[in-house]
Amino acid sequence: MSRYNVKETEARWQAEWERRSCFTAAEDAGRPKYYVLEMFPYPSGRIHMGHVRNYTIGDVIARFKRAKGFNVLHPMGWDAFGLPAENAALEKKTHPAKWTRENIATMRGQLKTMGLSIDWSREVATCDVEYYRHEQKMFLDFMKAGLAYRKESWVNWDPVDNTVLANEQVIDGRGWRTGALVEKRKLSQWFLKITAYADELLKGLESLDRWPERVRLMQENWIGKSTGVRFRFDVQGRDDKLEVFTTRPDTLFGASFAAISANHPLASELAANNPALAEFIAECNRLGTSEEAIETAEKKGFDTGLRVVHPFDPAWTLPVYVANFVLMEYGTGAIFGCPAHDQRDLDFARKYDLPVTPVVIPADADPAAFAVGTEAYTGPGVLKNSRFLDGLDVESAKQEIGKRMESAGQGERTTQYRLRDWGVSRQRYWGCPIPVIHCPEHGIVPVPDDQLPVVLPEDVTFDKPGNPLDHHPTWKHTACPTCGKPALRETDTFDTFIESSWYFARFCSPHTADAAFERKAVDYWLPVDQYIGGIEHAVLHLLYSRFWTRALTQCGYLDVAEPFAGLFTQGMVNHETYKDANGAWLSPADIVRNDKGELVAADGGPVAVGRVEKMSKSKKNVVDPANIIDTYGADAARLFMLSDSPPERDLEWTEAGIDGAWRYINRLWRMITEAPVALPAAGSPAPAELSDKAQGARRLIHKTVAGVGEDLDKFRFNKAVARVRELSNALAELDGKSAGEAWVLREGFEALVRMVAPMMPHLAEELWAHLGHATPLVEQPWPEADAALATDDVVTMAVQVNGKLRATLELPRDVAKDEAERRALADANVQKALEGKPVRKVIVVPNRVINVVV
RNA sequence: GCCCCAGUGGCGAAAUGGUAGACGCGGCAGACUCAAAAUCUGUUGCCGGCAACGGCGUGCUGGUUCGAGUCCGGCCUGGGGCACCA
Repeated sequence: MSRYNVKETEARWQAEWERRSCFTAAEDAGRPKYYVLEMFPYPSGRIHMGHVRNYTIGDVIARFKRAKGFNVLHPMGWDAFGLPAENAALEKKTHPAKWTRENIATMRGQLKTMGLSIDWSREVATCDVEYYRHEQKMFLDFMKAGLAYRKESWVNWDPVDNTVLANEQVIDGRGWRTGALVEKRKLSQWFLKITAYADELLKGLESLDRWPERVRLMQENWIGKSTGVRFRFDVQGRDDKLEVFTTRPDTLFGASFAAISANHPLASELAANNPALAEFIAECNRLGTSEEAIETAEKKGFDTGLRVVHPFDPAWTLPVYVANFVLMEYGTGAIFGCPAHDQRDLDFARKYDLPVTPVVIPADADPAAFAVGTEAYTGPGVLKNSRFLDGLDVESAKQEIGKRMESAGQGERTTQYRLRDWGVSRQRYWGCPIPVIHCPEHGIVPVPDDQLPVVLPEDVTFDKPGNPLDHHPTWKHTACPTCGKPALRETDTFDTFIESSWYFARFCSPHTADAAFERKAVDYWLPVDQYIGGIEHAVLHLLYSRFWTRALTQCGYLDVAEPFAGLFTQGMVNHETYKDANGAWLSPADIVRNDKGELVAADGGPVAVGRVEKMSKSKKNVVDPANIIDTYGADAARLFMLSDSPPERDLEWTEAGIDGAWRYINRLWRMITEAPVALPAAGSPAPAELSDKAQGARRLIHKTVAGVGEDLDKFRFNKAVARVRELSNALAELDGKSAGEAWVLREGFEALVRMVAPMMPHLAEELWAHLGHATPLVEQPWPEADAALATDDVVTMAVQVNGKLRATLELPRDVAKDEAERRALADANVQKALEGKPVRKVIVVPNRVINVVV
């Protein structure tokens, strides 16, 4: 029995593809283009199973589309700026640039062993000045277009390290390194006006018909368009007013309090003379800036003692609280609370003993008896206890009160978005410098074109906390471009979401020096036809890219409506978790099976098997793809990634699964290289006569070709693999002793090999060569199914009595309904189930089912 | 807390509103072998039955329908996101 030599074979074909430049893409007006892109990796050190899954899926699509005649662009690059590089600098004393570039080199090598059909000549790394210089120019153009502006906003501040913290660096309100209670600080920062495109980004979702519905829904909710009323309360004893926004103006007569954000100007003003309030605000600020922390915290309020006057009753006043759940970023940073019809307001009212007056009565409730207990009523109904609104439904009441406020000049009906402008300033080193200069005289001055790019200096130190750019002895000192006097560079860098907001365009002409990309290249390649990545990017990255594309269009860089015409979001790769006797996490590599078949630690100690969870360093449940590829080869790893689980769902990595993939590879190898008979030459004509068995196998070949093509189009890789296995099982039944069977074996083997090529490209090439072909499979077109052979002329129909299966019948395809009905009623089992009862109705679904209703 | 998604045999899963469990893993039985591994063959949702066959069965619960894993309502559990992780 010959053995398939994976290592030698995979390396040889990878070299051959490279030698032939099989995957180098060029614009070609004569062929339809297809741009396949997987989300580019952050160079964290080594590739992980998530990458293997992502790039396997993308490569299957790229190879499949190439075989279907498309001019495919399939590039790869590195999302190379970011926080981990700076953490590595602190922990391992390596420079972020060195760390990043070494990681890129390692990961590039690892990716190449996967045998991906990537055009490596287009590789980019976003930390290279040749890349990020272009986004400096884009930013300056956005400034000119009014899409970039500065405003004060909050950051997490670690008072011990004197450093700005990312949300993930705040753990339970404390800095991750120092353990100090985090404070919020206000800094002047750059923002991009994504809200200017809120409506367009919302409308554009409708055109994205090849995006998952759930991603469009999440984006829609994120943008959060809502209509409501913005109005002003008079504040008792003061001249100023308190402006609030509400989506439920109809419930205004059920109001029992007003609440403002801890960061509302009024709160700050009152706190100046109220130490208790100041302490409450400080407590709110210790929650950090993340919405999650704020929303999950216990709802608390502080009565300011101020009262606001009800807009429709000068005698009616409401207390004003500072509340920890009111966000300054949304609406006006102030609300009114109607406890009966909002759960959060109700919880708050119960806690502070505020009145709860129902003003909307559900249609089926008794108006006199309707009361609200612990659950707010948020459904439709009729207004009550609401003076001029009484008797109106919720919608009419909203309109009526809006109109009255507008005519009284107290407020106006408006549209509000949840979406906030995109803050892009980061007080960090490892990022693209923001190209502006601060002049004492001229304020903010953009760096002039001829002084671009602003290069990130590499001679920095990490011995002090804070941003090394700020500590650099000379870098920030420069001359004002306007007056030439000493001025300071901005030391903040860009959010790394900026790099990933346009890399797909850079890939179209990655080596253009004087521009971000060539117009004719982006006009040809964009939009990306199929984008593939994790669901975790459903909102931020994808929304920012959609915005950036529009901003680039506005500034004349390109003309594309949407960057990603098709999107596929794959699931995570999970693994069992293990703990030793002391409760410490154990890596799968440290686990063995003892002679009793139990899982034990390498030292023989007991192992507790935990839940299946996302592979993560912290839980040590990681399997290194490099080891897998080294042992089983890239094809086995790829096959396993595609086999069992549908790609959008989470996949559990198991030893048994990779073994199964490995076994199948060897099975295919043996089946074809040790075929039972000499096969007829490739391309010989079909014999005139085929045995029933051979003809049946032939039908299955064509059915499989048709099915696999459809499955790959629809990302049903697991089904495609199942079909391919089914066909190989059937072909294994043929002994090839008759001329007909031998011919069908040749047809079947060739079809099999061509169909598995996108999934297991190395094995497929090797077998294709073995079948006697001189030109590589990568240059072959996708096989075509004979439609006549791919459809059966006999179908199995189910016969039900009252919806219960009682028999199945073999009937000619598309048999007449009355004939099907006659045959069904003639069946003995059906007659038995009818028990002599009269037939009321017979439903015949062609080629599927016959349901007899009694 | 809010938004989104998922839940089917021992396990991964399949199933345009129409035969639930294709394909694979594991198990069991057998072939080959001195033996084992590898490989091959058969079998395998659960309960009852020698069998034919019957009953039950898609997280829980209620509904729509001739017919529901699939559609609708309410729950439970797990996962993703929440604007400075990427």
